[in-house]
Amino acid sequence: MPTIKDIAEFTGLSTATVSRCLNRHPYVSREAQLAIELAVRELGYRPNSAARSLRSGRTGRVGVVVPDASHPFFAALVAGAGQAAAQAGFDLLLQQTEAGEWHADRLLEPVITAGVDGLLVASELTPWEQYADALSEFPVVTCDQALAEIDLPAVYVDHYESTLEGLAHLRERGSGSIVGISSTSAAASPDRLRRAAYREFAHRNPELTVHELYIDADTPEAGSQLLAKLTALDPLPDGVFTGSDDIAAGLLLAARENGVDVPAKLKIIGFDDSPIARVLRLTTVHQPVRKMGARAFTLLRQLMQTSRSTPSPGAAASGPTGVQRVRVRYKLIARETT
Amino acid sequence: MPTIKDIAEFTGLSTATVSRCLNRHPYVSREAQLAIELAVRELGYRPNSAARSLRSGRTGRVGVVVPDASHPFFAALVAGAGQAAAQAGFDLLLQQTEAGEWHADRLLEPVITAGVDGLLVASELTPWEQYADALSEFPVVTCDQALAEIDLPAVYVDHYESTLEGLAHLRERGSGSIVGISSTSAAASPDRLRRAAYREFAHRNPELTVHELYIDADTPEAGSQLLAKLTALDPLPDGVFTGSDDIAAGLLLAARENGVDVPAKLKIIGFDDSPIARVLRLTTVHQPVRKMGARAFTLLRQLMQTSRSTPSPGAAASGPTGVQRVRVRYKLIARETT
DNA sequence: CTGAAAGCGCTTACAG
DNA sequence: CTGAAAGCGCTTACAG
Repeated sequence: MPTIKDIAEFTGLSTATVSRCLNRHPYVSREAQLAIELAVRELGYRPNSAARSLRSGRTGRVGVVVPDASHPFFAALVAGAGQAAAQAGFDLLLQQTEAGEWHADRLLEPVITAGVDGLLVASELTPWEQYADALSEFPVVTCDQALAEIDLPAVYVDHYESTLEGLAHLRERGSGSIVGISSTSAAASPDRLRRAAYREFAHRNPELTVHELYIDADTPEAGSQLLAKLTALDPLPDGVFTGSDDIAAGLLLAARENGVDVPAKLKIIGFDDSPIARVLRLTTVHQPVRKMGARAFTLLRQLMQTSRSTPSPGAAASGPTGVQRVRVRYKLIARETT
Repeated sequence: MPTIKDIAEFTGLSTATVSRCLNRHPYVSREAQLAIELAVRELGYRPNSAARSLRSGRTGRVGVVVPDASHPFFAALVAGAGQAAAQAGFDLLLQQTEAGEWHADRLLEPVITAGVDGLLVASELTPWEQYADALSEFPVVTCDQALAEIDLPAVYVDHYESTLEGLAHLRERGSGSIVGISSTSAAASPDRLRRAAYREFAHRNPELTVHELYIDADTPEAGSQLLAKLTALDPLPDGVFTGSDDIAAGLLLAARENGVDVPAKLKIIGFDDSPIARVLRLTTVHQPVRKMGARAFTLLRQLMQTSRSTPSPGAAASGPTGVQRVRVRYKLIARETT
């Protein structure tokens, strides 16, 4: 592979000039530039990114940490972040935490060792204090984490408010006995906020019955099995906030198969507005996931830039209160299941 | 950040010994090892990946090139490859080609410049000869590409055979007028193979009517709109090979809404066996996508290893005929739409 | 088993 | 506008 030295010899210039030209510094003569461009094409030169990183201290990479890149939510998040990153000239280093055999408190170790300028984290960091060391070295942005507990820059949808809105929608459509679903694996932070919303809603609406039901998988199959549990409840529920399009889809189809009239006898709300929700005409809560990914990258880029410039003495210290949080607008979409 | 030199000073050893210890070379005394391990923990040392790459010539990274990481097929492919890569100690550099403003013949430029030891390519490389230069430098494995035309290592499902099998299944279930769908954007190579299969099937079964229909998007919405086109055909089709679960899903739901009995009056086959196919009980062709991603990485790793060792003079040159191709088994899953 | 030393390919003050 | 030179943090023959 040709190096910058080869370009220098080929053109009769010094490596310094070649480097400047390649990095679009000002003060490179037109002749030099043309000669160098020719040499680059002629020799098939490509800069060595390792050498560049070693010297400059930057990698041009950002890490994206998700539980599983094949889950529709995280897939869209990664796609959005990746597109924004590419536009800004950054590469995306993808790390999945779910399948790995990493210790729970070492989730970020591999991606940090690999070398990145910043980090986008959508995986749950619990307890997040254990990550304080690692995270103090990097610009980092969290996506969709439990915000009350984490003091880091974040891009998120308010799962507490959106759940309350979904429940209110069920009430307005006439549901009197409402069930709120959440995951048995209490880890996921949206679930914690949803549970809090279920209780608050019950508290605010004492005339309604509000049940909570736990489910062990976020899949259509689990949604189908939910129907039996629902019919065992007293009074019989007539509204369900599932927190998941997949669960809602499974439940809807099971209900239809068993002759339960949706929405007349049972109203169902999903979450995310994934393709399946559109196909089945599910009422759901839309999240602009790709946009969230892109926004998360934009915020991260901003942090990377400010962290590189030495903080001026007069500037306010970016203490725990100075953290940036971007709340993304969700939207309840009423379709045919409520 | 502490460097290897700090560890050397802290322990009183040389950087050479520290490096050997860190890289698990043999011939490091037990005492040295313990002292170094202590120092690493004490100082919070982390190797600098750029320096390591620059020196060793390896990056520990593989590039994954897909059109769009949020598409279920590519998402699963990336997830499978990422998991396999992580287990082998490699990081994944993700690049999406669809959203970028790259020139068609420069799809691989960014990821190559970023520095990788090998490449997994699922995006269409047309015309692939233009990539010959870039690809001659790297171990590369293609995923699901048009094989007849590309002379590169590959992991793929046979879209020609699987389409023929799907069409035969429609015939066996009683369809006499069959429609094969393909994309108007002729770029996607599976589509080319499917069209060839449609024609071959028509040729083999002169007693049947075989129509071809083009569709401009791989979405449920496009599938819904398909119904009108279908009913305009003469004779009225009673079997559709869609080549996509999303299209099949849209078509199925549109049919139901319009009182078309599926499967009695219209039989539908999807492709992929994505979650939506399971929920809707679609007959479809299952592809083990995650496994394909993992297998592609395994093959790539093998190529990376052999390309690093100097080929012995006696060994046969790995000419165009020596390329490895892994055909992955698909499976027709008959559910309730045929 | 260990150390001194070269060098991977770049970038960047410094001095013209 | 340009060049000579130092050095980023490692790894690896080479010589003990």
